[in-house]
Amino acid sequence: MKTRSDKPVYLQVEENLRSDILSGKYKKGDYIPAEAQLCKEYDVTRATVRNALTRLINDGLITSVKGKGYYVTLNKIKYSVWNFSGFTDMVLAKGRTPKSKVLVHEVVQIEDEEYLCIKRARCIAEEENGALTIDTSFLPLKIFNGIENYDFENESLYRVIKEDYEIVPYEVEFSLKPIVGNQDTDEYFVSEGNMFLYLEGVVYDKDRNELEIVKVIYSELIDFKIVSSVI
Amino acid sequence: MKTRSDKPVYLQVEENLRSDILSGKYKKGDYIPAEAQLCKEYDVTRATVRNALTRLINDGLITSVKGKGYYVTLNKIKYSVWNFSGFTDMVLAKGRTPKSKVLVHEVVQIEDEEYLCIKRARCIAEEENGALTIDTSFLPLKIFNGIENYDFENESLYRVIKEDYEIVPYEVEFSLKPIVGNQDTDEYFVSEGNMFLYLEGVVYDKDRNELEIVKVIYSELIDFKIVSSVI
DNA sequence: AAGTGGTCTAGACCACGAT
DNA sequence: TCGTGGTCTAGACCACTTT
Repeated sequence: MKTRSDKPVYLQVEENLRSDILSGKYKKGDYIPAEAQLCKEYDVTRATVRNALTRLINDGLITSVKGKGYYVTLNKIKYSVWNFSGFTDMVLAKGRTPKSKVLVHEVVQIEDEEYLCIKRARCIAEEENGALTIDTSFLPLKIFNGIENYDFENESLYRVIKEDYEIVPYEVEFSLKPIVGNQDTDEYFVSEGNMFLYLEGVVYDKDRNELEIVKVIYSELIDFKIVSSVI
Repeated sequence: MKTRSDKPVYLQVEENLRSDILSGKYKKGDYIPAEAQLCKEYDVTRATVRNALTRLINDGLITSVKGKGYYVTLNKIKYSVWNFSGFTDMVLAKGRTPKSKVLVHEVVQIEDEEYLCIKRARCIAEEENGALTIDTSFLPLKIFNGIENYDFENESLYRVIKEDYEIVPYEVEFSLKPIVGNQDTDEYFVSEGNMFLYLEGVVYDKDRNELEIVKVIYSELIDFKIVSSVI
């Protein structure tokens, strides 16, 4: 096929399959099209297709069975505290008012790319429990040109992204781990312990462009809950 | 070369390089022989050598740099759990063998209900890294009558549920938080820190009957990942 | 017998790093 | 310029599963 894109073909195959799996076109347990079929579809050789498939295997999205094919192993998430429309919607849904305190707002350079870095302590206006999360976002200026001029003390980041830039987040990849508290948590969380849940990840658009790098520290006031299908 | 062994050549190349790295023949930071060199050495094509090298990259032993070569990193192998797929699936997807040590196997009573409680330290047969997770499951005997008579040291709990009881899990609801280590983690994890990711949840069938209560402690060798579409 | 993934050959052109 | 890994082609034979 060879589109205009300069991206390697195997990445395009991988991304298409990844989207099809995440979107639910292929559900857990389903067999995806066979190698030969994918070769025809994309007009490439087996080596190229297998490169894509191997990457999906290593990411745990599919598993191969000799003589049968590749079936989907990824569970689909139905609900998560990370509700993807952001903290603002989550709080509004509870009938409360979200409030943010901007701790950092600056343009930084990471590997020859300029990003707006925003760190915010986020809480509920009606409650005096301290912050619920401390979020740090890195937004590439080449995509969000001029975003450094917004005041995110009074603006929802996701509203700006969706409405002003008309960019739609499509897919997220996160990793979770426990961390010890730091200066920020000491200052903004009302916490008994000194151990927190830490989330780090990337938000992508439909073409798997990186839209945002996120880092979130959750206070113990948040129940980090996820509902997932296992079929 | 093609020795008597029926093992694929790429596995032999991989194992030789792995030994050379682990034995210290190639130290951290060293460049290992180039692809072309390895091709000559083993008398195989690049595709075969690259298969071996890719596996070593995925295991964290080496890193590739375009135009330079492959150098030794000796990072600890991390295993990824994606969206809470089971332990068995995760290990099998990596081409390894799951192994369990049963720590507790007893019938307990919770609120007038009898449950089989199984606690297992779970690891990978091929590795000597200690356990990766410590799982505790509570299975209601009114649904899984007689399940207390299985030996889960050698049986997959998931297989028994699906095949012998013909019960299909449909949905899982869980929450995550950080915990400090305990006697079990001290004994079964090979860990530097004393903080772990803890998952607690319930597995339901299609009619929302409780099938299983799960509690899992993840060692720091586990990378807990979440992938999801946003829409 | 037909279809599937697993392994492997023998090339090719490219972008990048060292020289 | 030359060596390196990154991508890709166009085949081959095998073992396994399904029909």
